[in-house]
Amino acid sequence: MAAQRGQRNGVGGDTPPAPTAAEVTTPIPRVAEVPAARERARAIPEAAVARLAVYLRVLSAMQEQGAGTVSSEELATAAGVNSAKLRKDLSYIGSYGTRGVGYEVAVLIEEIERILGLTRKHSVAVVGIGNLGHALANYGGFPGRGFPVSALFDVDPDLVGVPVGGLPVDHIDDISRVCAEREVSIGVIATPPPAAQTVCDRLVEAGVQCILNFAPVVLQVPDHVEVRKVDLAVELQVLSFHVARRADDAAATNGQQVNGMVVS
Amino acid sequence: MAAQRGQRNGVGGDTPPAPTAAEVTTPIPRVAEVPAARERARAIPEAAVARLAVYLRVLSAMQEQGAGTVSSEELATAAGVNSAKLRKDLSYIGSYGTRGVGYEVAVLIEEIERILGLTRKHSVAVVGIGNLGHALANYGGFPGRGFPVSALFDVDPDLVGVPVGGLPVDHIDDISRVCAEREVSIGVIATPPPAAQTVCDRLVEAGVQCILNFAPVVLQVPDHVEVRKVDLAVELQVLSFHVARRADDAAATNGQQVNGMVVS
DNA sequence: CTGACTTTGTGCACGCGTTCACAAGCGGTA
DNA sequence: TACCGCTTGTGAACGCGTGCACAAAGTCAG
Repeated sequence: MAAQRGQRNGVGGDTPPAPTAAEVTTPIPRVAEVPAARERARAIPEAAVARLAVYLRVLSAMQEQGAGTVSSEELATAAGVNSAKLRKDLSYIGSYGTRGVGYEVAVLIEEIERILGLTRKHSVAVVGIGNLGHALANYGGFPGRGFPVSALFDVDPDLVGVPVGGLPVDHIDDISRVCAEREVSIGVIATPPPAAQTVCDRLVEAGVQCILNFAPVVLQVPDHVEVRKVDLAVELQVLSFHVARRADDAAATNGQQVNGMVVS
Repeated sequence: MAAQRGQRNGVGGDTPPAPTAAEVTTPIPRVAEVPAARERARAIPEAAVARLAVYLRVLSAMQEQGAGTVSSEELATAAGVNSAKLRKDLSYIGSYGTRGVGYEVAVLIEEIERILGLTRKHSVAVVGIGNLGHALANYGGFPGRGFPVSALFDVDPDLVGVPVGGLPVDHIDDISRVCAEREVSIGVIATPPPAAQTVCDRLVEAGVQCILNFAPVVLQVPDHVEVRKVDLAVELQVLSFHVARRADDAAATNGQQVNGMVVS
């Protein structure tokens, strides 16, 4: 039963274990030192972390346009959330706004980057240089920079040594050595489904603790490894569900009387 | 059963005083037959829908291996969730299990496919034939079949007419006509960020009601359009957050702070 | 037919995340 | 300095999803 240690997905992920030890709600001014920041970081809901990344992108765009400050309302609209949620999210990382004015763009960018750990570079390894692997390797420094692709792997001997996106492919058997040498901290699995679990195990063995999985497979990993999943099939099927639901609604509204629709 | 209670009649939230198990049939009989399925479908939480897609994949694999029935425990383990959640999820679509035995694989597959709307084919259009667009077009029938890629679009005139994955690229100006002709129901945006909103608007104008967005942009769409987002940058940054958190933890437990923040 | 065993289906409670609403705080103005 | 309007930060309530635990319901052996 301890076998399952679910993956987190952007949308339907499992609820994290939630240590519950952090009681951040104390109005008492903390005299504590650094742990405050760490405790605070731990307490940020996963969903909020994902949104912080979005805020960061919006803020960067605003900064390029020369904006000095933003109100929560502006930023929220640009990020597609409501302002209350935005302020709550920002409150998780601290109080960097000025009441009556708003937030200083530069400050906010800096703080979010700090919390997200973007001050450090995170080397990425892509495993499986097929269609998707190619696309990922060619992304060039990966989106948003700070995530240099520094290793590519495949099983195909014909592919080994061939440069893809300016980086030569290594054989998967060298994964452990290469990952250690180049200090890879994030592994991206873009292999066919059957190979995914094996690749995952090898990555873990190589010391990689964060994995982004594109293969439509439920990966089994130790507790200390973080997995996020991007599953095209699931995304499409969820959309399909909505198409179907919508079609049903339309059929019902057009043809027959609908249950809850009409307030008679 | 309980699923029917989720009717959205004006004032929501008031849970009826829990009728005894005997009288759960026919809550408010107005149009007895079809609405049940539709109402039930509407009541399924989004997270559960995503998981149903995962169950479906696992079930298909099991069927190929000749399995006739599964228990909730087996299926749950294979899908990476706990059995209670799995049964709850399945209960949203009806009661297709046999107590003391389990679920018939074939039946479950059929029912999930029905709920997800996979009995119909959903034509997919991919807009933006860059690295990612290529990869998507070459996926070949798209993952899990039932989602044929039937249109490709790009702005680049040099690309128009060139076959990618066996399908010639159309110019984006023809999007409305082509989408209508080929009855596209799902649009996939794989363009650079600046083009995404425009492309989105055109897709919506062309009658596409479901969009899968790979561009790191918050799309503005009318209420009746469903958008799902796949954001690599966000995924990586969330992983980065966990790396950082983990590093902080390690540093703290070891002894001293490594991070260059304000330490007192 | 009866009784023991297995597995489903679900009522219920708990906890997390979202939303609301307002006090606190800051800048501008007279 | 005192006041006013604006925006942040957050306590508290709400709602939803998750997990638990058990009754209902079926199978199988004798």
